[in-house]
Amino acid sequence: MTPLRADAERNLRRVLDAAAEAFAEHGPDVSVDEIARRAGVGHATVFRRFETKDELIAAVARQRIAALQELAEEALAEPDAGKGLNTFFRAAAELHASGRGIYECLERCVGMPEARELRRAATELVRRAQAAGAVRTDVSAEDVLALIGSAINAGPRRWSQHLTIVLDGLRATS
Amino acid sequence: MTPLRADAERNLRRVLDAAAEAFAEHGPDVSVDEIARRAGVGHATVFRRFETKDELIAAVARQRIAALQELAEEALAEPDAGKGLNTFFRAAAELHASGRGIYECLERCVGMPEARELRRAATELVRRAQAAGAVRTDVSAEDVLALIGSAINAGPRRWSQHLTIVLDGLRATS
DNA sequence: TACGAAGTGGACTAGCCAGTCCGGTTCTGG
DNA sequence: CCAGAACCGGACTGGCTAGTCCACTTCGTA
Repeated sequence: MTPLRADAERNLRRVLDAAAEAFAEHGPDVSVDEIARRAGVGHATVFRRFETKDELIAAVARQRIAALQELAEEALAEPDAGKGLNTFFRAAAELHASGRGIYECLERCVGMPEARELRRAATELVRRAQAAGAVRTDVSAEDVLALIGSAINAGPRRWSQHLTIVLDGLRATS
Repeated sequence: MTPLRADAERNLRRVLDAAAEAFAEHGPDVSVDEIARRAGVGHATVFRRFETKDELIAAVARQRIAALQELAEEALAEPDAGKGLNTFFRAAAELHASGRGIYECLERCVGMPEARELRRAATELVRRAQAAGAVRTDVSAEDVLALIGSAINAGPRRWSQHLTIVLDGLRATS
């Protein structure tokens, strides 16, 4: 694939930025027209770079997944597993809070290899926290991820407290 | 308003049942055509009883709210406040698990007087549990409701455990 | 049973959205 | 600076959905 022309490159960036912003605000159901409008571009231009709207959603989701993957790697490098788990999810929550619509985009991309890779890393993070005694062992890693994921879904200035509470619940051995 | 003719009454029931079922399965975005098809009725018949689709959604939501309200009243009658809270949310979760699409319908109806009344009852339930020492007091009732609400959103055979964990977290005083 | 009111549903409208096409514009390499 | 390839976006298509209309059917009553 030959490199894009300078103007095409510029427009591609604008489209991706506009899409990320629009999806964050309104979820994956915003119209392509709205995204093109924000990007200052005709909507045909969007479809030239992305064959379908789903591919655009996937592209935006991939950006977010890459960021999360990096955070997960960092957390895995942390020697204290409990601390690593906490750090990762707090950072993820901060990303999440900056526009919850992206989450719905991610949900549509659970099958992507990148997403599965991220899931693998997150699962490992939980497994290590359990081995270190920071998380009760009578729940599956999947359950832990689901629980934390939903705590993170709280309002913009609530997720921190909610996360704390859920992590407390996960530490308890009732 | 004069009473409905027998056939109209029958069709109204069918429409409401079909709508509740369809909304539960697919959320409030299922088409009116699909609902009419399930009810074995032309879609114009739906619009004769409900001026807009939103009114149909509201009608279904009201049924669910009424059921929850009844559960809340029962829980408020329970002398042990912590137990009442637990019982109410377990029952609510069971309702919820039988079709999560209804939840999205409820979200669109938070402004309805019935919904506010239910919210009032649920808030009181939390307040009493806090007064009885069953729930930590450093979180608002609204936070508690949001937290439990998201725990309930877990998969069909997970919510029970998730609810337990969140309630553990809410009991802890970290 | 017969008649009018109430009810019905297929066909229609209007608006929105993803995706396509093509005549005109802009970039880039020689 | 010029030729032509790459790119652009307004206009178009087709499909889907909420909501309307009206010729026909069904129900309740006297």
